[in-house]
Amino acid sequence: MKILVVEDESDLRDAIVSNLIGQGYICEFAEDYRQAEDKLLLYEYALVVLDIQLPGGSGFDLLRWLKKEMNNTGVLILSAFDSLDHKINGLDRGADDYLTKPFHLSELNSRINAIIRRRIYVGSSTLIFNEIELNHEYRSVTINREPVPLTKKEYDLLNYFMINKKRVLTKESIAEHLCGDDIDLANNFDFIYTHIKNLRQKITKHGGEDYIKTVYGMGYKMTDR
Amino acid sequence: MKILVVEDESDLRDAIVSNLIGQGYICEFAEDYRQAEDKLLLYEYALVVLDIQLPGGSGFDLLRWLKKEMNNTGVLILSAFDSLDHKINGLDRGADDYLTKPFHLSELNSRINAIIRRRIYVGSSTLIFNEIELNHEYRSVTINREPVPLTKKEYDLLNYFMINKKRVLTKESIAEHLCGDDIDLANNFDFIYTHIKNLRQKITKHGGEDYIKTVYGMGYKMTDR
DNA sequence: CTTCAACAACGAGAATTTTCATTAAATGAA
DNA sequence: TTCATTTAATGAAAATTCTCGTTGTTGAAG
Repeated sequence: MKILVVEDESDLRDAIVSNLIGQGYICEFAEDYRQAEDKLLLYEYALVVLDIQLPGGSGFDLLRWLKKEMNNTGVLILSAFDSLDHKINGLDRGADDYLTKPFHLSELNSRINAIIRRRIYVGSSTLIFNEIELNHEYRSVTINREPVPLTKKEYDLLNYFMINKKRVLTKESIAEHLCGDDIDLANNFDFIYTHIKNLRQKITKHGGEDYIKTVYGMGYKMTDR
Repeated sequence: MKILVVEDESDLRDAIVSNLIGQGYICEFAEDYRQAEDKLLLYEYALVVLDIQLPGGSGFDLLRWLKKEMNNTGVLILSAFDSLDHKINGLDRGADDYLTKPFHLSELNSRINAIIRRRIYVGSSTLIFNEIELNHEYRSVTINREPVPLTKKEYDLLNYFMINKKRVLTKESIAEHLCGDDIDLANNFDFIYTHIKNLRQKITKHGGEDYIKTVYGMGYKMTDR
């Protein structure tokens, strides 16, 4: 799951990109219309953060093209104008959200997370990763069709990995996801180590492969190879 | 702590109001812009549930006025339009949440609870009930100035009682408050008995009076007499 | 005043979550 | 490479939360 940031002002762009990477997203950027188009043709992105005023063309045009070519990509529009007209224009053309500059990065984050969460939960309630299946409706997990008893925290952890497969998840973001509002940011997140260990043990014990790879210094990701 | 429901469709309004009263809230309503304004000038409400399309004026206007005049009141917007623009418009102007009709009452409940919980934690961070003091900033509780070690669930439970002193709280609403979204509605709520017992024991053991009165067949309330 | 049924209190223990101390592994610098 | 440092894994135990069976209470009906 990748995010493309299309923004010509380098300071803002760098801030957004490094912030998103810090959040555990895989993040690329484009500086103008042409670059953005090229990248969008080459890779699949879950979300495009799109500035409206771009060298080489209007962000609205890119949005229209994007929505025609690939409608599985979310779009968050950035604009220097707090014009209702612009806003409606953008949202009518299929953007998922609209943010006026200047904004706080935290605001951007929460909107990005909201878009991605919305896109993820659409579709079926069953997540499948090779022999592992997770069914939200029954809150059940099976490996090779055999049920695996998981505690709530383990279930949530596995779910988080399966939603974000191939993406690196930091201890911090995992803790935030597992504990919701109850998280104590002053504390350390070492208890995640234990949950990871327990989940891995239960998966392998029930005949599953350990797809949870450690990314040293970063976090973990669930992946095949 | 009172909630004002501003909604002109009488069926929906009645449903919301009786539902909220059932939840233990003190609840009033207004049918149009003018009535809403009058009530808001007269009484203090913790939360306004606000329909956007109102006879006599737009809910957005009321929201803007409300946020200018009294910014200690939470606002949850109801709208028949699932328009992102509306949503952003509302949230930008200071609403705390936004719900599109039609919705389940349970959805409304959990959002209302969330807003109220959030608002409670803002503001003055110390709650006092005779010899018992609860300080959010340090997540600490003292009885006669002596610290009392409480677990998170006990702390949240005591907090819930102190926020709602003299009001009867049902097992169900307590469970919902303690467990947030994690609540399993199919289950029974007997574990509340244990938390009540443990909290009472800790309070009396540390020299506090047991203000948590059992209301047979109803629930519990925290009160002096 | 009894009896009954629903509700609440309680203790004990099971399950889960979290902490902690120790060991192992990975990385970058010397 | 080796060393030092940071990061991760692990087992064990502490703390917390939840379940369950038993006992006690309450209020309504007879």
